[in-house]
Amino acid sequence: MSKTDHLRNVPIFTDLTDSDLTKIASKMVPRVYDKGQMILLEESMGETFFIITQGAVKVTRLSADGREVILAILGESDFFGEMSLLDGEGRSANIVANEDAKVLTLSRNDFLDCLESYPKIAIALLEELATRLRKSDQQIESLSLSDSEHRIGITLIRLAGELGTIKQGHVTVKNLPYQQDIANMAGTSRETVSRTLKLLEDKKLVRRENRNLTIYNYDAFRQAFA
Amino acid sequence: MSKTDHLRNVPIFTDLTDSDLTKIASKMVPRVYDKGQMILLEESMGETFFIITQGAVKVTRLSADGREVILAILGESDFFGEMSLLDGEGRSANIVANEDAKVLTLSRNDFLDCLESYPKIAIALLEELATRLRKSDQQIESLSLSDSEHRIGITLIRLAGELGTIKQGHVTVKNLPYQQDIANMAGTSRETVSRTLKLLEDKKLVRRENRNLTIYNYDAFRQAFA
DNA sequence: GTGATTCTGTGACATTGATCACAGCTGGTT
DNA sequence: AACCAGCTGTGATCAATGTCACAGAATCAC
Repeated sequence: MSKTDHLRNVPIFTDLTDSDLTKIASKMVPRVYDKGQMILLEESMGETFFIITQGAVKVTRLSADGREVILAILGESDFFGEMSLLDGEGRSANIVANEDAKVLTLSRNDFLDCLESYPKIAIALLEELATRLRKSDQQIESLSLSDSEHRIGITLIRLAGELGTIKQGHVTVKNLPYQQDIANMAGTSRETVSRTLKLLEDKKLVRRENRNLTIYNYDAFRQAFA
Repeated sequence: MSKTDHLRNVPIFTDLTDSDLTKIASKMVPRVYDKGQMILLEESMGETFFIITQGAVKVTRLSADGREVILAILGESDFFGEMSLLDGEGRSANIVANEDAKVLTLSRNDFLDCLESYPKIAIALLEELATRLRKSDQQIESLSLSDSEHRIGITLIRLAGELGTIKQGHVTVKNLPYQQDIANMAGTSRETVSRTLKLLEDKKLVRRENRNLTIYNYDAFRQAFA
């Protein structure tokens, strides 16, 4: 798949013509990362915009004593790095390749030029940020008000939305993240995730086999936890 | 103060000329709310953009059983209502007047016209949303990783930033919100806030008198908690 | 295939902080 | 001034869940 084809799938670029896409694509530089490799460090200044063309990354923050919060897991056609470019602050999160990953990068100046030249990109980006902000607000609510079972349920819903495939009402997440990662997304401990997954299985809400998890009735599940 | 004067103070409008500001101001409709009055309901569709010209509002989410999370407290020159306008989803938060408040409102169409006509507004808005997203991410981190004392400390820092005045290294927040509201911001209980404020006072980190709270050494305080 | 590494399940225990209960304040109203 | 409503302080209790410890399972590397 060509660079231009990749760009076409990215929400913020969908309104552009082919020739505009090609122009932008010509400025993008591809890069490759191995699983586990750090793509961005918390301390460095933000100078680059990234689009994922293959694989997945996790967006994290680390506490002083090394504990990790996972803010998001991003996959193909998702993008990151825009925050520092927009508000000029340093990076506030780390990005790590969660699997082997390929990305396209755009320099600060080229990115800002895009925004100036194509107001539609700016508006689409506003839309995307609004959606992310909404998700963050939900996350804040659930961390503040829900018990661990509900937070884990909500986390499974997030994972289903990002990584799952729907088939006649039930969703399957292939290659479920490790329990430690689920714990870091849900704001709980690895052991609690282990016990809760078993609990949900006992309640016949989900099924696990190998590294896959199936939510039997997605709508009902969302009803119950969101 | 005229409508135009109010707009000049709003970050997303600062780059505009006076004549542009006047044009926008002419489309804005003023409204007044009493303390405690609901400005926006969670369920209604988002159709209006608001700028606060006087007073303060709180942005909340409510759980099914009536418990409240306070996502933000906004004051003069802050704005809200943009999220639904941008991504077309319904409201995800409630807005309540925290004191008697005056606002200017802009209809959906006029707001979207502004974005199209003045790309600078769109870019300034991107900047603002990026900043808010950053704050939300910090909040998620602290809810996930910090104990109640730290979360309350961080909440005091937020309040100091929004409502406080700095004088030679120490910050005073006049008219500190009620402990219940601080609890709803910090994701903890009212009683824990009461005990923790006393603890911080015993540690000589803050002083309280009347409804005011002073953080003795703001930089050190931030160092310790953020 | 074998061993090493990493992930997962599970019991026991310790601890934080929510909840309940109620007394003491404070500030606004008549 | 006296009252009332709503805010605040504080003790007692207890459940949820973090932490520790370790065994068993799965996966990876050679």
